[in-house]
Amino acid sequence: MVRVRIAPSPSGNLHIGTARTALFNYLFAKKTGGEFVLRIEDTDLERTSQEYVKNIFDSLKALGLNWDEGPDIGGPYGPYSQSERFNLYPEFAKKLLLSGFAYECWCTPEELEAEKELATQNKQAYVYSRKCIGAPRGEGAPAIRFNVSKTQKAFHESSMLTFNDMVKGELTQDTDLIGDFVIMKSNGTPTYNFAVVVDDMLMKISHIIRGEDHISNTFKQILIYEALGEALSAPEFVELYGPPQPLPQFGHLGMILAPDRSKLSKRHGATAVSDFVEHGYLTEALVNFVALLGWSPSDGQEIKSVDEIAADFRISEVSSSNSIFEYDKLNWMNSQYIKKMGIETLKAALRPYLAKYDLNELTDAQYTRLVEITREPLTVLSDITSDAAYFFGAGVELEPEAKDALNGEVLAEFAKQAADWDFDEEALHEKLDGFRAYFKEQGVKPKDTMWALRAAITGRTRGADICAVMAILGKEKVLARVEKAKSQAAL
RNA sequence: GCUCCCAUCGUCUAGAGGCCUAGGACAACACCCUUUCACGGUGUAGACAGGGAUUCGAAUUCCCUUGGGAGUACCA
Repeated sequence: MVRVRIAPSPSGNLHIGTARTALFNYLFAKKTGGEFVLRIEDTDLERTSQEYVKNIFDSLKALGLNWDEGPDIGGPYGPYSQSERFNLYPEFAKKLLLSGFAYECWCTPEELEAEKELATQNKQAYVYSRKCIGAPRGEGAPAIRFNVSKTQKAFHESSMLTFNDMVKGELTQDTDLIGDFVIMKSNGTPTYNFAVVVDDMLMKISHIIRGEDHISNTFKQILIYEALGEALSAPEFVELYGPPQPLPQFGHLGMILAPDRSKLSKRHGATAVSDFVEHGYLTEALVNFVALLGWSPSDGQEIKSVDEIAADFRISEVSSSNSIFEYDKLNWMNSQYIKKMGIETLKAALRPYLAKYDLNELTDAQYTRLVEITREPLTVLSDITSDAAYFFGAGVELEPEAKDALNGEVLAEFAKQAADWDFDEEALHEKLDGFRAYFKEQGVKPKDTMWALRAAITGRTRGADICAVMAILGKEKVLARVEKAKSQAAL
């Protein structure tokens, strides 16, 4: 049974990079008919907040990445928050202590610092001196360190540790360079590498797909798996947790980088899924875009739903290099999704971005028409805020280019004629056809005629179909605006 | 510093020795459509980081250089 997991740490809102990792795990699970587990890694109580936990839940759900087991819905291998699993880790650490794959360490931060200092002076890689192996008890509570070389020797012929990565192929590391790392802090809490292995083991995770920033952790974790395997074979553990699982398969994804090739961070703008959503990006577009970072469809059709992507997904085909997060394609994709949206859905989605205006000025039919005629150029939903500004309020402020486009004669004639017109969109179309033709004979280009009207009515030189705009605004407002613009044109 | 990973148009990528005078998408530019913007349509420009080696033949294999990224905590 394929079981994958995403294990975010709630020290911030769900990062777009984490979302991509979640997506690839989800795709892999869907493709293979496996299960997708959500685990919250809130071991670091200092930085953890419930608000972030909620943000992670909400963002994942919004993206359509629903989990089969997790802190909120439970499951057979819970609890799914590490903070509720604190009692688990010491017993496994004890097993390691007993089997000699781990040992207690009383070194002080100062001693450790001195060792590191020395290593950098000698231009050597820092490796813990292991001086606590077999040492007498020291002061205070000890940390527990993992005995890397002992484990390596017990399970491998040389110091070289190799595994076959699902995306990168064979990866090798000399374990002599790893150094005995801490698995239990002196305060009794587990370190990341230890907690992850214990959790993944007990949760029967079969495939671990994550960012390549974890490659060095993977070597450590494989060693822990091996050392723990024996302990897990003990009858009392089998009874509690079932038979030990084989070592999971690992797959490491390239990272998502900012356009300057550095880590994607706040100073580059939006980083959290919720930031993108606030700016008016559709989660469908977001998920589609992020899937294309490292993966490409076999049929060349890039706009695809998560389900379609899952059907076509193969982890071994995922690119192993980093990719840069550029907005151009995301923007295009978002606009494509906006175009495909149902009108009612779009009307609802746009409402928050129209909050500064009084939507009661419009009937529902008028609002529908407004959305129909303004949706075309939207790249993000928030564009509507400025694009639809001239539909609300009594008058408009003329932009400089709009002032240039005004034409006193055209406006005067319009005011005269339109007073008798029926402000129905169809009717306006016809009337304006004639109006343009009339001025064309006077030597005014149809384009300029329309421009003058648009400028007077909307204050802008660009925008939605002007007949539809007039119909929505109604005769009274249109004539008032034209009247006001007429005086400005005369100046 | 040390260790590991990566390297095709500006960006995302196709490409698993001859199908490649390197294909697609976004962006750019031009033209068409048009009452503006936009949409849409049609085109143009644009890349195998460099050097060796293997081979009849290399974007594809190997090595070196260069460049970029990551890790190097009693953070996760």
